Amino acid sequence: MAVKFDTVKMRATVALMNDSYHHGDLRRALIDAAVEAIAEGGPSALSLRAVAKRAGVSHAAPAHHFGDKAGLLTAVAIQGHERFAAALERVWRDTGNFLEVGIAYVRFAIDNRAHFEVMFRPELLHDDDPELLRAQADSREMLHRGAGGADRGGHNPTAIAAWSLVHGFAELLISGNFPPEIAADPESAVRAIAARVTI
Amino acid sequence: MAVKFDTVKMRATVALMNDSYHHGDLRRALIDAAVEAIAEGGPSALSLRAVAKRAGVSHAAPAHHFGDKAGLLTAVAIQGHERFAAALERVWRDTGNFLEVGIAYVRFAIDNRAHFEVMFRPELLHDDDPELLRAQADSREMLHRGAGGADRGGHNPTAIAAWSLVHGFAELLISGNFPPEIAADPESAVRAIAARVTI
DNA sequence: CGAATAACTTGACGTTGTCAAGACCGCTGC
DNA sequence: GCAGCGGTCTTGACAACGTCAAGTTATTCG
Repeated sequence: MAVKFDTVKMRATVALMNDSYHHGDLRRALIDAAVEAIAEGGPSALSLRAVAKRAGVSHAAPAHHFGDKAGLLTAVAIQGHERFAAALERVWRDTGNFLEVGIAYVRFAIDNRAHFEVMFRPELLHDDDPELLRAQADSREMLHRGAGGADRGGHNPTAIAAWSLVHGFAELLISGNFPPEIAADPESAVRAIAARVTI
Repeated sequence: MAVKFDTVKMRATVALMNDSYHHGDLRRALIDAAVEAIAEGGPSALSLRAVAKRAGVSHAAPAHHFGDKAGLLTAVAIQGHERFAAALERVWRDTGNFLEVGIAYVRFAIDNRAHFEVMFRPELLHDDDPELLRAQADSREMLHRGAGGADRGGHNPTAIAAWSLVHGFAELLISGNFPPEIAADPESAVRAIAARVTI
């Protein structure tokens, strides 16, 4: 079932209504189930009905919470961007090293593959969702901060180069387009290729 | 299965059997229709029945030629890799310039967006299809040839760096993740960021 | 000319996303 | 302490989808 609760309030509520008609934290449980399903078969293999079954609710419950399939994927993308921004910020604050931020980018794609596979696919999402736009803006700001200072509206060539490099590596890696030697130790591969980029 | 129609004989046959019960060149027509459909809504929005309707045949005709949906997408990916390899090879032979090959990579993604969106998504394809594997190997050989000599099994760091850079740029560009200034003139953006990479 | 074969259609089945309607439950206000 | 209200979830239905089996039509070859 894999239900998660990170607020005290929710924890109390759930404790009371567990196994009742009202699930109490269905929204979160559905997102978790969706992430699991995507991790297994990619976003295109996601089925609302399978997600519902995984969460132990009726087939139409997901649509009630998210409107439609794109709404559920949007929720996953938002969560992804939030965690992504947090992960990059943490590394940037801890190391101040822009190469380490790039490595964190790739590591995030590996460790949160399901989220990553959805975050940059606007055609699967409600790409005008205000919460999504905010989360995207946050994660992008972290990116540019980690990739060389003033962003000038976000088209600083160095930042674009670094973003492209690290994003391309991540995409090619998780889609299985790299030879096994690289897939076996992606981090040192990133370090090797990042050395090719002048700051 | 896997019938090809690029021989003169077939072409003549087609001229004769146009508008008959046997379409004559249905396979090609279905691939074209699929490419159009993907260009409009992405691979996930592709429907075999819509492709059939577009080609003016019955709903089950695509499955007859390609087995299933993944088979049709595999055919598109194969065609994509073939054209891709040809485009890169042409540029490499004409200019001998490895930067120009990178630019051709991005230009291909823009001009053949539907093909590109399918070529690097194994989960949508029959990724063990021998013809696909051959086409992939061809296009990858062209890539490494354009990106710095001996490939040593394909994990030459410089080649991986160049591939990642240019692939990431292409992906972020066609998925609409770049600001409009860059989307407006991608080629000069690529030239700007490629200058950041040491050969 | 007829039989075999390939190309395509027809009809059906289970599954999917989505919608409307209803059932259930905790909460508020009296 | 209870009536009803609003939100949560279920039920049932529908059209569209991928896939399969069987049938129909054209072509090729003996």
